[in-house]
Amino acid sequence: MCRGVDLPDGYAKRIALLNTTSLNKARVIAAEMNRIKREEMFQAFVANNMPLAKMIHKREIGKIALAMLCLGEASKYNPAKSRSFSLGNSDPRIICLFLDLLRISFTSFNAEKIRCGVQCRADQDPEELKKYWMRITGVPERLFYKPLVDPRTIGKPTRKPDYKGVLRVYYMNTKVHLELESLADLVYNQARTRARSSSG
DNA sequence: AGCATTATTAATCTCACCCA
DNA sequence: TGGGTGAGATTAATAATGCT
Repeated sequence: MCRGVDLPDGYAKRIALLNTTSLNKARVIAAEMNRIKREEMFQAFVANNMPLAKMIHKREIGKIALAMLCLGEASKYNPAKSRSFSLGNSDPRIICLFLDLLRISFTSFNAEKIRCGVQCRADQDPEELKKYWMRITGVPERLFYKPLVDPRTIGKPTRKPDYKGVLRVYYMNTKVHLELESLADLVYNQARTRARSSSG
């Protein structure tokens, strides 16, 4: 109807302004809605999975979790090579999980069988790092090996300012090591056969 | 075997460079 | 101007060794 009709001076500008301002308002509202949706999603995660998470206190559940953690992160049993059961990581949560799950899963757990070793770079203070990891793990100083400095890092600055090195935690109990590897294998086989028979 | 220490390597990151 | 890339550096991990 209005095609071809010239708008008076300034109208086009005013309409454009109106469009952008209302669009900006809409965007603010949309962003807020997205934020709320996202928050609700995370609240639902917590509500739905909290009972599951609490099962970690069950010895059996803890043992599966530990077996899976070790399958991915821990040393493998190989008497011809390394004879120790250990797990190393720079993430304190992984270290704490390892120790906590050992405590949960084995009534025979003996804290005196723990050993710790800090691995770090040449320009770091090993004693400082040892204190950090002692605080994280609660393992006393007498159970720490002497820190291991990577010789390749001499003369090269550390880039990550909050890098606390790697803590390697040993648990001096071969039987526990073997049991966890056996369980990991059993879990693996169960998962495989289930997955095959239900999808195959 | 058990424990302590040291060596090596796998995995990941960084950064310069290229190109669309 | 930002993604892809690959060599070399760095970080994170496991293997190996030595001693009792």
